[in-house]
Amino acid sequence: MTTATPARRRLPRGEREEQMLDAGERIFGMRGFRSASMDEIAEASGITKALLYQYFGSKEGLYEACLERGRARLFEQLQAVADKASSPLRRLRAVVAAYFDYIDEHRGSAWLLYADASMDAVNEMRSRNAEVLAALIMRDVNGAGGSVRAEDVELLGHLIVGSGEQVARWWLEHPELSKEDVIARFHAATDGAIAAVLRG
Amino acid sequence: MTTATPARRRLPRGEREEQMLDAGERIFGMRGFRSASMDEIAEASGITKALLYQYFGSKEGLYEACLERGRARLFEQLQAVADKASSPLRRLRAVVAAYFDYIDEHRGSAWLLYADASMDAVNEMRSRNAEVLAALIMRDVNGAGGSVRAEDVELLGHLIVGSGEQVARWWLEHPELSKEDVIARFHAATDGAIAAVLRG
Amino acid sequence: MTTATPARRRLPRGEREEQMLDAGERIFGMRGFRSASMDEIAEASGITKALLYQYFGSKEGLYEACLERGRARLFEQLQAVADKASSPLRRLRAVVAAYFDYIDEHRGSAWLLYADASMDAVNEMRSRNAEVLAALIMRDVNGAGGSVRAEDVELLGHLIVGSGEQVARWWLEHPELSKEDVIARFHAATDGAIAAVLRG
Amino acid sequence: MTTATPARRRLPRGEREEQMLDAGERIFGMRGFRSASMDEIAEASGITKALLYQYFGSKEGLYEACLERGRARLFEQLQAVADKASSPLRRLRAVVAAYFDYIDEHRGSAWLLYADASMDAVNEMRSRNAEVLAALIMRDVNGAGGSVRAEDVELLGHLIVGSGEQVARWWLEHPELSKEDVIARFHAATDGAIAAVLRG
DNA sequence: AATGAATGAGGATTCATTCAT
DNA sequence: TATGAATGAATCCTCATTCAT
Repeated sequence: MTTATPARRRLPRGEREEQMLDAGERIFGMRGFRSASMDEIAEASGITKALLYQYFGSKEGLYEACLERGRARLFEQLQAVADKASSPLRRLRAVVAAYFDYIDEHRGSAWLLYADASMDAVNEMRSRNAEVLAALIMRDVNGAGGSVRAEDVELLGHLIVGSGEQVARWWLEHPELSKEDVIARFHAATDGAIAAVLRG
Repeated sequence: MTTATPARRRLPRGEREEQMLDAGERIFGMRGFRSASMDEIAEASGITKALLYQYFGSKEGLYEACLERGRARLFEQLQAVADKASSPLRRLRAVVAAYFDYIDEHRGSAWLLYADASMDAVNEMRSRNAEVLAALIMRDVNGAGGSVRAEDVELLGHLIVGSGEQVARWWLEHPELSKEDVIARFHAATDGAIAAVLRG
Repeated sequence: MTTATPARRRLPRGEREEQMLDAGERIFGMRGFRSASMDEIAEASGITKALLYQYFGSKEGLYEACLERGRARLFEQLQAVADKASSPLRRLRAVVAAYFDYIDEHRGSAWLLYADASMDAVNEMRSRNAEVLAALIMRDVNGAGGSVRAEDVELLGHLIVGSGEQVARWWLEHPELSKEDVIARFHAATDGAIAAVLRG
Repeated sequence: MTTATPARRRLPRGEREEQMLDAGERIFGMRGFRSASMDEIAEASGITKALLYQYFGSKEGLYEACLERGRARLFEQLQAVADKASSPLRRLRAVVAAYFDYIDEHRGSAWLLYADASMDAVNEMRSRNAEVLAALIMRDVNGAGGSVRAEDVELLGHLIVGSGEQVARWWLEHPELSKEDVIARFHAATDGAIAAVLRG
């Protein structure tokens, strides 16, 4: 008679966290940061708001945790692909392809990659992503014996992040376009842009 | 002293509207859509909330009006520049340069170009911009006697919109970079990307 | 160029008033007193709110004017019928029949007869109606040489008003019931009730 | 002095609900649905508006809950009386008497019986009440071996509801009239009406 | 670990009403 | 007679957050 409550009680921390992050991802994705309510997220997680606060401290905290988990998920994939690349030249291409694969597979939570532009957390993520790409390019160039100005590469990083985001957004709204085609065009564009900028 | 009352009474509709849009642009820019409050905007406009609603119907309505006025302002400039271009080949370059000029001159209201990603109005604006750019490219190509697939050009439109947005965002946070340098790199990148995509 | 405004300008007072009352009747009927807005009524009248205030002073004023016009319309009909009745005994029957006729013909504005119970104006109207009915009964009884207690007759007035209202409301929602049947039953009930009460 | 804080904290749901309904009944009764404000009701309940919404969802929700509790209270009494009636013939009389007793005892919250006519909830309540009365009459008639048309009985239900409401309203404004007298007249009227209608 | 009760602050929106023209 | 600009005061409702248990 004492512990006869629902059954969803007493989960280990890790599992509960995943539940909450799943719910957060879904609701934030549907509504955006400000429009999403902790109430709705709590309900979707099957727990009470109070627990949400115990785990993540604040709405912002939860949002960042969702964002970070999403980003980690993507970058693990990208990293794996990059590491497997046989030649430095193919690395970027592989990464770009993997990026679109990810978008394709996670259409529902793609928002994680380019959510509320007004939130600092998102812009920070964009910058980190740009830096990762810049490093990749840099490595390739250096590997090829060349040398470039750091800011050129940085600009390219941001350029690719921005264009990838918008092209992906466009593609998501045009599901009739084949992924291969989009990727091929994007490869070409990226290669062209990089070559042109590095050339000087 | 009798008629010295703030003088804010009885303005013709057009003028009042302008005041409100100015305030809206400022406040929405500082806080983002959801965080901005109609109260604050009204105060900044020097009138009451009620009038704001009489003129724009809703917060969304006001936001869209701000967005649209900003967009119009930019595109008038771009259009003027494009029309003046001596050769089709220089048109896009001129437009890109004008874009960065605009960003530079309107640092305060640059948010209009890449505001709350979650708002439909913003994504629609992005698409319209992409289409304008695509049309520009298309005209150049056709003018040069070439021929291309519509979706290639469309992809390029989105690619440029996305990269321009992110590169501008990055540049705004790095004021030490000279505008000319950024523009030159962006030109190179854009040219490279376009050439590469159209080639293949 | 000077007086080129729409055309709806400068109507004689009477006509304008009718327009406004028509609109008021319609909107108050649809929304109820508090939910109806002067804005909507003004728009429906084809004029500005300010004019509404010039004519009726306040929302309450307008409401009462609508109510009163509606009541007058009904009672004119009832009076005419009552006056034509050949014998005192038939007077009430004729009035009841005329009441249901009115309801039938004015289904759209029947609310005027039993609107917002919470408004004083409505309860006052009910009482006036009850008194009119009581007087009618009294006249019949006296005409027939009988004599009764005033409060008995008054109670009967209210009883008939209340039952007429609710039966009419019910009938409006059951249009499949023939008016003749409803009237016949109501006659019977009324006669039965009156006879029983007067008997003692 | 430490725990002396209003003591209003941490009540079990049931108790709090009761408090809120009491306050709602009082305020809605004084002001009518639209004029009553949730703020005032919250204050009268000794809690915050937010809790009111947590418990009842909306102003309408609270209103309906008040209405329903009032109706339940009355009908429990009526039911008890009806069940105790020794003969079917006395049932209706007992119920009518109990109705006026209730009005008398709850003068303060009598509005529950004839509140804002414009609200759907109120008209629904009226219909339910009419049906209960119709069932009562039907049972008596059948019990007596008679047989009648369903719609005649239904009409009688509505007729009694409407007349009871208006007569009660009238009586509340004439406290000098003895309850017994009013009831006696109402009995007579009701009996007369029923007999007349059923007769044909 | 988890809950249910409770709040304070604010936010969008609506409205009756006035006044200068 | 008729308008359009303008307001002040409410009103409903939502939310992030806390706390006792």
